Amino acid sequence: MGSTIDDVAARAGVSTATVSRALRGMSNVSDQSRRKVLAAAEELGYVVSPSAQALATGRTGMVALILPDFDEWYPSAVLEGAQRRLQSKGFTTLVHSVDYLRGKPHLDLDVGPLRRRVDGVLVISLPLVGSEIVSVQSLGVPVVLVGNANPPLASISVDDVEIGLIATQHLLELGHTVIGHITGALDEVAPSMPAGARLEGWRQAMLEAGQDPDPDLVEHSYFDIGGGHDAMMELLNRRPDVTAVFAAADCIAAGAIRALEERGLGVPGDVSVIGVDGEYPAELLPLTTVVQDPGLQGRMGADSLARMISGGAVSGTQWVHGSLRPGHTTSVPR
Amino acid sequence: MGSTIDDVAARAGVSTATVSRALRGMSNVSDQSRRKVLAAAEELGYVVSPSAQALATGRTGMVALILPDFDEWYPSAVLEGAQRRLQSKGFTTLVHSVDYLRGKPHLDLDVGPLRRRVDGVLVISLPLVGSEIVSVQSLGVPVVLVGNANPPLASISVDDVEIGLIATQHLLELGHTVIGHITGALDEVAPSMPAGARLEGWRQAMLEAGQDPDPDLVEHSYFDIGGGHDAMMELLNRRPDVTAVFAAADCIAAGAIRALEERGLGVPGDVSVIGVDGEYPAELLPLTTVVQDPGLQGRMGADSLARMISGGAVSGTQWVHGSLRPGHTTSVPR
DNA sequence: CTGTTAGCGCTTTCAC
DNA sequence: GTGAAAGCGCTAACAG
Repeated sequence: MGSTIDDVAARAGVSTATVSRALRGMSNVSDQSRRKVLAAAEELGYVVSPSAQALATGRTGMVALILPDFDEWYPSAVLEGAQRRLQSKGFTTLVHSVDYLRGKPHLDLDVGPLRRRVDGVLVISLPLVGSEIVSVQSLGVPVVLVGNANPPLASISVDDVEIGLIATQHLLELGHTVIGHITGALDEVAPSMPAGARLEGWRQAMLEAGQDPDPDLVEHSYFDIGGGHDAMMELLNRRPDVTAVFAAADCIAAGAIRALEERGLGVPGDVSVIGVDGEYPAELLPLTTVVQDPGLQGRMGADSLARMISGGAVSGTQWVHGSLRPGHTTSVPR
Repeated sequence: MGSTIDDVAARAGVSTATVSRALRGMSNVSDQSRRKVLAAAEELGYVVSPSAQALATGRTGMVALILPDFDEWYPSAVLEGAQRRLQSKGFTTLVHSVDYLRGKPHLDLDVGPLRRRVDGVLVISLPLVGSEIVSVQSLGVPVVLVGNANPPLASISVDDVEIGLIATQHLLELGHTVIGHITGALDEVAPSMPAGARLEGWRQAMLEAGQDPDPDLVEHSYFDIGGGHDAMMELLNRRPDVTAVFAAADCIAAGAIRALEERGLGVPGDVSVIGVDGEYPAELLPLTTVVQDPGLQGRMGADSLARMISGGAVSGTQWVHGSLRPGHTTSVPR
């Protein structure tokens, strides 16, 4: 414990340079030397000092994962996938959380603690604005985004327009025509953000089916159960004729279902509800939903980042597809 | 970007030693020098190199969080609390995941990547056995456990015996006498593990109330909805006379409720069910449960670890208390 | 193939 | 108070 490269060199009877080469598996070392070095290192329980190595090479072997919340479904699932993949590739992962508050236009993203500390950065589920992108890029290392496409940057994102299409088309195919949509809050419906893209998918599907994507059918909501509940109430007040609702997230759908029940409306008997994500186990809430795979997105992000760190070039956005998971909350209209 | 301490020294017209002292707020620096240094550093956008600093001081400013799953409720909530607290204390947090497989006796905890890299370790929700403790301690840095008490080591743990008492006493007070208990799998009921302690709480409460803690009333289950479902079915087969069930976790309780409904039994009309954790929002499942606060436990762990890193001594286990959160799944027996 | 020798950027005695 | 200089442990030319 605490032995240095000099100890190993002395014990193996070679120079430190040879130890360094042997340990890193470089080719220009004789088998005999290599064997001696490996044995000596083993006996001494030697491990290189990451600090010294980083100081000498300029590479730290660490990547930062920047994310808003660990205990929200999407970011934590992406984190899981990305962290494990990076760990298995030999990277040490370092997490950095930022406060992402509703309605607050800019997040206080302080990358100071990451400076000179990481070889790359994975930004998870954070819609960066211009100045924040500049700040992250000022670290001078490769950056990959997961969960938000942002054209010039390498990113992994689910195809949210497609998700909106899938969900809405499912309801249309069942025979619904008056299909409401509960989307995100007003500051979350930019076309580049998930909620905005899902809204666009709803609109396209309605138009393609010859239905009217009446703005009256769209309600805004926070991404949580309470928000979905309140939005559904509003929607019912304005359009009591809806027979189906496409909620932009499962938690919104859960709240909507609750509101419908409070109003004495059965799901799916009176109103069908479909969500997005696959957040809840079917045993808990048998929701019909369009599932996405956040773990996969995390792994893809990790792969892209690793490639960029080793000098490869990675092009724009890689799109991931969602797919319909049937549940018991949608049916033909009554 | 990329400026070193020498650049700052040159620009400020002082030696590197003075820059180092000034930047770290040491007292033996004249106000004038300090001002010049601070200005120069600011202008150059200078940040110390963590690697160089670590190499020179032996301290890295990083702590490792070791945990099994990010997307399970408890560990991810502890992670959230601990990470934020450590970050605000100026530590960089590094996460290290280990595979914790059901039934597998030992987890392959490889601390190699952490060696010489961290100033301390927080182990979250991982029941370490002897050899694993040795391995973690071989890192030569302070260690704090969260979620499992392990006497010689500093740890934060919820008082699970008390939780078992609270839950069972709630049912007893409602008038139930035949109270079943669904605990963890057979390899999870050691007294030092959460499930084992909660089981002990049930037993004590039953005895104190003059009821028989008949082993027939205890069923084993995996900590998930499916496990709770199957265990409840078994329990009903063996003891159709139960009027109340204390489930060792909310997910087990959710499965149990589902099983009861399948058998045509109403909750709480025919059978009362109480869980532990506070995992589900009440809007999703209005479960009566004994809540614990994992975020708090994470923050406490972070505080203890920080204290130990700065040389303080921290004694054994700090106990955290759970509390009853009333829901709509318990009532007086029919 | 292998050893020597500069650094990498910072902290820390030890003198002044 | 301040500076000079010796490391911290490793890598990367550069000779041989």
